Amino acid sequence: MAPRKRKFDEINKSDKKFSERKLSLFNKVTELSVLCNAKTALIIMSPDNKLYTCGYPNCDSVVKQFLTGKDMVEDGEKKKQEEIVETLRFEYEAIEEKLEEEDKNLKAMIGGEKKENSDSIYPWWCDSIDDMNLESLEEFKASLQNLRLNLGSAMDEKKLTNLGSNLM
Amino acid sequence: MAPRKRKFDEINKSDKKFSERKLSLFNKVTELSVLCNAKTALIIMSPDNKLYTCGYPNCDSVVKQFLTGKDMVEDGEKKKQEEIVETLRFEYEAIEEKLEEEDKNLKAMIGGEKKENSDSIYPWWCDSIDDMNLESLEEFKASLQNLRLNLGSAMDEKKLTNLGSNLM
DNA sequence: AACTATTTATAAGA
DNA sequence: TTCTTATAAATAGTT
Repeated sequence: MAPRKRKFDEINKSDKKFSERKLSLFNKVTELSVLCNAKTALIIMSPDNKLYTCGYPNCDSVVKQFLTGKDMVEDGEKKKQEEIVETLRFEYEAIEEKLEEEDKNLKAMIGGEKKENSDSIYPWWCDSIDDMNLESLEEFKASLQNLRLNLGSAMDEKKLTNLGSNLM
Repeated sequence: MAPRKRKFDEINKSDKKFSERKLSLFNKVTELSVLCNAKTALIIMSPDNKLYTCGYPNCDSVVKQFLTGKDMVEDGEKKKQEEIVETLRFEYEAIEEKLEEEDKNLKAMIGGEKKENSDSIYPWWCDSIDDMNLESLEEFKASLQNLRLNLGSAMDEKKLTNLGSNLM
């Protein structure tokens, strides 16, 4: 986590590190929520008092439940949200599978080319296959990441005041 | 994050994954808090409704601040906590430095031995140096990890009800 | 913003 | 369960 040493004076010089950590933290929280079906709430206040939240089913309901010790999410709503997360899981899995397939294809292709060394026995149009695969690979990667980044906020009904927070 | 594919049916079979993710999430949150001086609160409810919390300066004060939009930590207390975190930063840095040094020493020593190949020109007691370094290395590593794991809870005044949660 | 090197996180299997 | 291993993500420093 700390590949190279850094002086502590430098830490707060840029909020780049903060934003990066916050982003990956949000991803981690969302992952835990979706993959383990856990309810989560993460509240982060930057040194300059900007507020960022994240949670499943939503930050506020979990906070409420934390405060009262009771489940504040009504049964109907809960059921609906479980369906949503189930759908999202399938999406997640589907994208992951496709990504893996594409990755495998790409690697096989690269491996195949290596064996042929310099002169390829394939016609010119084969050259574009790698690009195509790379493209779709990147596309899937982006989809996956986008899905992950938006899981928490997408499911959130956003009906609660976030006290002037701009998410990330 | 998902090095190998796993069936979603398997996900909830064991809570091992949940615990591991929760633990590293707590570490991440604590890291963000300490390194970026951000106030944080993380609430996790496992599928079987066990509650786990983590935060700086403490989970509850951040939750309160989130709910009210006001800083509930009194100035005096806030100042005290800033001093504490400052101290902890120095500790953190010191341990990190020592760890790095030890690591460098160890690597240098291992590298040196490699050059000598099989027969070492060093007397027998040099053999134990690696062990010693490994030992202190592990010690420092443990200290560092312990520090990180306990930062949040150590600073927490734990005066609030955690609703039956056992931290990790 | 992108790149690189290193460390950490984590899934699967022994 | 704990350890190992392989792969991917996180991240500090640099350009």
